[in-house]
Amino acid sequence: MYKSEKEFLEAYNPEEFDRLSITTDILLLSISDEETANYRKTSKKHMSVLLVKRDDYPFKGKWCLPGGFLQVDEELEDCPKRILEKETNIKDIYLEQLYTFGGINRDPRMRIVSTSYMALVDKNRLKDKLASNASWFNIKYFDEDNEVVVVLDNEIDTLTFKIRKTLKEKTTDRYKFEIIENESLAFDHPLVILNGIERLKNKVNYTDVVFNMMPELFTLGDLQQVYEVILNKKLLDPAFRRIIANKVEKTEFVERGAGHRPSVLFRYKNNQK
Amino acid sequence: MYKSEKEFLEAYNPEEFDRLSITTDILLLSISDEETANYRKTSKKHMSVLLVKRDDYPFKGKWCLPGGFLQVDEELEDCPKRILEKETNIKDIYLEQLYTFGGINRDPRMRIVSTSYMALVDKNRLKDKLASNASWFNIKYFDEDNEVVVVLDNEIDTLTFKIRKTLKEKTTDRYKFEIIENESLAFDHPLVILNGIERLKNKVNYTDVVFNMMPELFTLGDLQQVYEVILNKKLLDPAFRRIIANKVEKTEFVERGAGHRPSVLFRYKNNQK
DNA sequence: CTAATAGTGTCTATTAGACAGTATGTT
DNA sequence: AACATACTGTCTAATAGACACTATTAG
Repeated sequence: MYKSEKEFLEAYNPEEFDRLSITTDILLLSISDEETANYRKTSKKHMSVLLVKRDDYPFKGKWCLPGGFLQVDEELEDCPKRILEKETNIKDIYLEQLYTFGGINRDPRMRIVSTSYMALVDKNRLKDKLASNASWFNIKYFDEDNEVVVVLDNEIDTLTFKIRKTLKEKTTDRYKFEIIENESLAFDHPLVILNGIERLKNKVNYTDVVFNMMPELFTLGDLQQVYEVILNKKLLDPAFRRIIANKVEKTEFVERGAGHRPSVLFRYKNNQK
Repeated sequence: MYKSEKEFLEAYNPEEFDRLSITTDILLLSISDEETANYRKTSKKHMSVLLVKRDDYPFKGKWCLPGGFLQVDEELEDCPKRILEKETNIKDIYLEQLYTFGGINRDPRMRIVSTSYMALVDKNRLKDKLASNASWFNIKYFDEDNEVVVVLDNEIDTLTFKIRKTLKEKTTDRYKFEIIENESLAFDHPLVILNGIERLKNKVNYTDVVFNMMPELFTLGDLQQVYEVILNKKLLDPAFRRIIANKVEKTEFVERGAGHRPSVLFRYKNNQK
């Protein structure tokens, strides 16, 4: 039909295809500290997620993950980077592709396929830099056999959603997730959140991702708590210290003034063998 | 501006956005047996991938992964399913989303974002069912520090490509892959192949995915070889048998006629504790 | 002194690695 | 008998889990 690739391309007309768009959604996760009454007790930690309030239709007034349309002249991964920078005003945030959602009616406007990304950050880096429509929500989740309930709250709003999980097939532990209750989160973002939490939970076991959520200097107690929050279980001190021993290095600094034995500050070790 | 979501949606015009399309590419992997001269020796196994020859521009005449455009009224995951069924004429193939590629110039026709999927199958299920433009290629890969060379061959054609890998950041072992040599494979498909191999290599360690590539009944020797091919290293017999012991169950059948002690046939055990 | 966390020593249990041996078919 | 793979026993090394103990601060 065509004599050459050049000829073919000149005759090629994208207008012949149906319209569809691509967006990216960003699940920015961090760790929050909850102040406790007793100054001697260590503060309780939570995972937290950054949400933005929609000031446009659709889902006007609801909360959702930061996201936006991919531009034609923009690399896919530059899209979440651009949005993340807009919301947080900092660069160099850990970013990793999560999953691409492509349900037919996920967006009421038109057919939209969305690639979600997970980003991790130390919240303290963002002090006073957040966009005005953005807010951190603490995450609490209750993972039963075939249902997960997630509660997000930012001390003003509380958002709850419930998701049913059914095993897809028997050889892996991949689940099909369905939103069965969701009043307050826009789009299919509950799925993105769950997906990201699962990913992070797995990843902490065989990588050093956690350190993307830590400040430059930290105590091993803090670090352990972060692992515990992500893994959703208590760890034994000696075991934990053995495991992270060659990921971190001692500094000359200590953290004092907490009503108990001061804690040595560590930093992430770059060239571990 | 708009009084309601309904009003907003009625005024919404998708035509205002630039055109872009979505495709899915499928990396169908399987295991091939290579006949050996000596009838007593067990046949050598390889990973193999299904490629199709392009009979249209662009990349006319080159080999590529099976793939195609997402239709507007089609769930994202139904797209690879549809294509897979077209090429193999069977359903129920293990399918898992791999990664979404969105480089600006990955396709000469227009801006195309592609979500890749990995599929696994026992090749014997496809005997005489393959589409005429499809062919299995054996995979051999050589993984150096910062370069991977992959050689694909189907006994007629041999396709070679080389990829440079550079660590993205220090906390995980995620790499940025760049194609630095590729004569014969269309699009950025070398990246999809590498991505899939990596994924599979990781996944065999903590799931039972391998069994998607096995026939109903198999010997432990065969199973071990499949693990070895995927992991690209020899395993010790007793250790291997310990690990898979509660994933499989003995059957009453044996495989005989191979010039040595017959081997018991096992099957994948469904309800392992 | 007390409450609270920091940090370590050590014993045990489980899992992974290595090697050598025995078993049993086909030609 | 010889070859080739099937399959098992057992010793050792490494890793993970559990518990109990000592250390050190602010108030």
